[in-house]
Amino acid sequence: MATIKDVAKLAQVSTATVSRVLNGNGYVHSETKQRVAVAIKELNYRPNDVARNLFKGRSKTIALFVPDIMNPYFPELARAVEDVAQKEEYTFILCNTDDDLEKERKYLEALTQKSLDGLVIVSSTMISEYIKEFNIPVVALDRILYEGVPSVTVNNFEGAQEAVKYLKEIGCKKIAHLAGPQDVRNAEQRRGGYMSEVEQESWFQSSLVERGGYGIEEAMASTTRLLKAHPDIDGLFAANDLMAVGAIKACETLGINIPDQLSIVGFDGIMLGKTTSPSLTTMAQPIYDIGTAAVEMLIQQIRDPDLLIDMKEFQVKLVERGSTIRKEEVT
Amino acid sequence: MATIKDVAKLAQVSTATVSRVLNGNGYVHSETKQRVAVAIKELNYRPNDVARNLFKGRSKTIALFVPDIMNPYFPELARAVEDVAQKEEYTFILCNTDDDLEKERKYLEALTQKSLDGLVIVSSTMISEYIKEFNIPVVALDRILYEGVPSVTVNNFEGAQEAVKYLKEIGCKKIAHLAGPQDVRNAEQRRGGYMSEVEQESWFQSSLVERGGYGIEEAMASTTRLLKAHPDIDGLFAANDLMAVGAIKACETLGINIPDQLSIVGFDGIMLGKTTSPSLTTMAQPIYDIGTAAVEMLIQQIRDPDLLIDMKEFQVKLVERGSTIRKEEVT
DNA sequence: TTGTATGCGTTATCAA
DNA sequence: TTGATAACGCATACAA
Repeated sequence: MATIKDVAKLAQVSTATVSRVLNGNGYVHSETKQRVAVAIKELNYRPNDVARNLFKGRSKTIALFVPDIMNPYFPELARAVEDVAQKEEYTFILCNTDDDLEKERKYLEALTQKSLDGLVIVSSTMISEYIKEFNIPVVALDRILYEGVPSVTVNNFEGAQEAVKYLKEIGCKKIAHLAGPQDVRNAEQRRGGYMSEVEQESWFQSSLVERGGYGIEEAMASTTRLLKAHPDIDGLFAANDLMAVGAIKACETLGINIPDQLSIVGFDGIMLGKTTSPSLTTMAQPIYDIGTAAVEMLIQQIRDPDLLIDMKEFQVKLVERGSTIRKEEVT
Repeated sequence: MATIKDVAKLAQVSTATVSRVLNGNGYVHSETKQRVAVAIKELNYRPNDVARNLFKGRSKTIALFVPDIMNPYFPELARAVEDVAQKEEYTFILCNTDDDLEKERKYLEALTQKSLDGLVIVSSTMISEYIKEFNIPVVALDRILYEGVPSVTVNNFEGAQEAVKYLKEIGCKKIAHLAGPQDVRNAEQRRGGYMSEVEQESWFQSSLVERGGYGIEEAMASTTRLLKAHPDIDGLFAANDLMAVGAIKACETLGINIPDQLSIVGFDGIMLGKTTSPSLTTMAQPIYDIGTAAVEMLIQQIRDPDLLIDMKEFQVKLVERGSTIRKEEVT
């Protein structure tokens, strides 16, 4: 690989001049600029970013921490983050944390040593000490970390309310909830939204809420339990789409027809919901936009660290598909 | 951030000694080693990887090029690559190329400037000149690039044969094929496997092969066309699972019962196939293992560039699910 | 066993 | 308008 020295020699100038041409800094005679340009082309010279980064103390690199890229919510997010990074000429590092604090710490440490510029993070475990210790711009995504960290989220509470309202409106008389993990903030908010809509209802009992992990298998088991205990449930709001898909699969096994016997609404709007039978009605997040917004916010933070903390909240939107149906009015 | 100088000063030694302690090189008295260790801990010192990389001319970083992480085949692959990278203390960069040569070139250029150590690539477009120009260890994955590039693939041809044989064996009398894009090597191989099994059959016509992109929507259209032209098809082999899912959706719309009227077999073994109704019978690739093998091969190449070119081929495996059924024998 | 000095490839400061 | 040089933080060759 040619270095700046080679270019300087060939163009018969100093490395300083070459650097000036490269970065468009300072004055340089248009004629010598030409000579340098020619030399650069001639040698197919590309500046060494590592040397540049060493000098500047930054790397033009950002990372995304997700629990697991195999969870179908995250690829779209990752794609969004990568697209913006690419456009802004940042390198994009992907880290699977498995929601394991120890792993998160390790990554933070390794990346700090590489002069990571900033971090978009989806985490339920990360703690404020670490963020402070490594002193790096962070934007939290999907889940708020804690006060003082900029974040991009959705209106989980209101979205859940809307889902339940919708189920009521199409005629459901007894609506259950598959709640997500207790330690995941957004899951709790969604449960809150559900509760606020059903607590006052005469038919409500706390056993209509079944708690479990954000996964298909667990949700299948939960759904089966739920329907055994309450065979008369005619509406189900799942805390995310994966759980909703699990519910659909469980009903298939149990011989319960969806949507005729049971209407199901999910949350997230992942693609998976389009391919199930029936396809899944859901409170869809603008996942790509969320990812985009998060990186843009992060890059602003990087450019101006004194920027005030911003919290952006997107709105979820009901997408009606085959897993719900409007009941005929009893006249 | 503390530097090696700070440590040296605190431990009252030279930076060289600190470096020796850090890297376990050369001789250093156990007592001074202690002092240095204490100073390191005291200052919470972490070596600056950028400086290290500048000196060494490598970055302990690898990248993965995929067409699009939103295609459900790739997250599992990415996860595998990242896991190994993490274990081997490599940083992992993810690049979405959209199978766009220009984008691939841009990434290659940017990453070369960052002293990227190696590259795992899934591509139908990449050309040999670029790889040679940037002169970086590469392992091709899923699709062979061209001679001379180490690769990890599966037995596409034989796998496709096996899929068709299986359809015959369960009693299918007229088997169609949804072929993938012409410019994707593995799609062509799978089509070849199908052809070799059906060409001699009396019922075969070339119009039983419908070509299209590797996506759900296109496959829905193709399937509809196919079934309009040949209503008596009772077996369908799709070049990948996404297309197979498209076929299932199309049949749902057309009112064709799967598997009773039509048995469908996909290829890849992505998770999506588990959640459709019926769930998808497929020739499953050991996706995670493939990813793992590719990075391991890459890291070997990095460690020893003179290593001979290796080509690893994994075997696909039939996974029977709900989209196929054994026909009753006519006695 | 340890220290000095140099270089990795840039950029920025200061003189000229 | 240009060049010489120090500095970024580290690792190594060579001396001691």
